[in-house]
Amino acid sequence: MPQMSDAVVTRFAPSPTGYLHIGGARTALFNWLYARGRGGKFLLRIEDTDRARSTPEAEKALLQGLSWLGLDFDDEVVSQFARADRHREVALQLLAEGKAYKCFSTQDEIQAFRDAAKAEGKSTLFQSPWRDADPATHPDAPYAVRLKSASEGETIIKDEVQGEVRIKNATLDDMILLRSDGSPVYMLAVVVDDHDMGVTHVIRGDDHLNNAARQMGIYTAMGWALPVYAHIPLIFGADGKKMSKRHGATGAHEYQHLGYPAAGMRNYLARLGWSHGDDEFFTDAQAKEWFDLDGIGKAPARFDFKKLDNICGQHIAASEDDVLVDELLEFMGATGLPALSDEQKNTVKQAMFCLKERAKTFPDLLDKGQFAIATRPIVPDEKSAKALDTVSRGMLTALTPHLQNASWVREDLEKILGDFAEARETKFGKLAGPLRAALAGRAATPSVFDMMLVLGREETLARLTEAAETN
RNA sequence: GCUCCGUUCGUCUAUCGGUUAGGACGCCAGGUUUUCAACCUGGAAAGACGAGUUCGAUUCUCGUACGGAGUACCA
Repeated sequence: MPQMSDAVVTRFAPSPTGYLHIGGARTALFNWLYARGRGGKFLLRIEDTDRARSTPEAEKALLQGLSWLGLDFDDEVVSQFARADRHREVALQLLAEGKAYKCFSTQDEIQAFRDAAKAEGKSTLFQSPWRDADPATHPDAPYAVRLKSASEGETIIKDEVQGEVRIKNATLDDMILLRSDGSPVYMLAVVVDDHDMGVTHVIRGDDHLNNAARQMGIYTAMGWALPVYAHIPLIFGADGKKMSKRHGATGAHEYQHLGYPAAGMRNYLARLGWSHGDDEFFTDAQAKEWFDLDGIGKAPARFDFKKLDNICGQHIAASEDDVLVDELLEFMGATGLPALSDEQKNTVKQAMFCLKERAKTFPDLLDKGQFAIATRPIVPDEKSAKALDTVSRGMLTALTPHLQNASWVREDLEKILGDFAEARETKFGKLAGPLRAALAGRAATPSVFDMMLVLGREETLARLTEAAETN
């Protein structure tokens, strides 16, 4: 009997400093899948406390990226910056309870200490002399508020992905909660926000694994229940190095512009570093049902465009025609391609059955379906123009009457063209080239019969006649 | 430097002490064919290295190598 307290709450908490990175998109996806598969909530928090680097444009890009990927979140977007007073309040409470203290060491002093320690090859861990100082000795100067964390024993992070990670408390410093200007620090903000938002599962990149030990100190000082942690490995480029521009697309929006279907992206990204037995291709419903933290691998995975292509191709092939047309139009709008006329849309939809089996992306779909979008006159490209020599044009002229009264079904068309070829003592293959050139202006197209069926008798004959007449 | 994490075919992964180490992408060969695809059949391809525990290690422990993260009054 699930209770209110059992409800899963996950969150995605990006900084608005750029576009939605593909790695971040995967982190968001994992959180989304985990919550959605358990009837929980998936929240979005914008970590905009760094005013210098945060921009409204970046926040918008983040939202757009998530929206494209279909990762819908619950409740309002939370701005971390807007909650600074609450963060401060917690720090002050800790200070009042003696779980934090005022540190008057200046940044210069600390830096000097660290430099010296480094030069001597000793630990650069700063231990504030003010930790146990008598308040009577406090100077009248700016101070930072530091958490009085345990200096002995060890902190054990029970991580769903990494297992039990033990970190000696002696290697952790007394982290700063409030800067000397009174502003709360990120580490504090994260903990307070996660707690206040009721986050039960923190699924994030493993670059935060070490931070978890520090953050746990705040939870315990406040007497708050710890969330379940799952630190997932980052994704790398094909060469095993951190994803960067030279690996190709790093932003989620770039994949949209490359024409990958969102469902395929979700499938590929979910499968990257996570597995459910041998399942490779799955629907959102299956992913939500299957996704679990213990299926996440510990090693960073490399991004593989070939496999992305393959998975996306399967998703396109498995999609309904009208859904595909809608997505295709959306893609064209997003990339600034000219809009299609209603007639073109309709023809593309009619053609979808023979296009979707062979396309991996929307541009691919558009390319393969070019014959359905093209309008007369069909201008053959260089390659197909060669198939329209005098002899071929003569052939097309001779063929046209045979199609005039044909019943427009595949079986009959096959027979007519087959017989026609036979009568001319040639093979259908010889006929296919010119037909392709006439119908599509291309050398590589879907099946000649499929094109004829999609185009219909009138349009087919018009294109054939035109091609036969052209010089 | 110190702390922490990781390492199975080229890539993503399965395996939860005993397997001919399985699947998928990619690749190669063959088939189908009307071009390009798609599709079908088959094939090559892996436990980083070294110790230890054990009747038996890919699996458990330790070390080495390599890779990564953290070590801020950044987020």
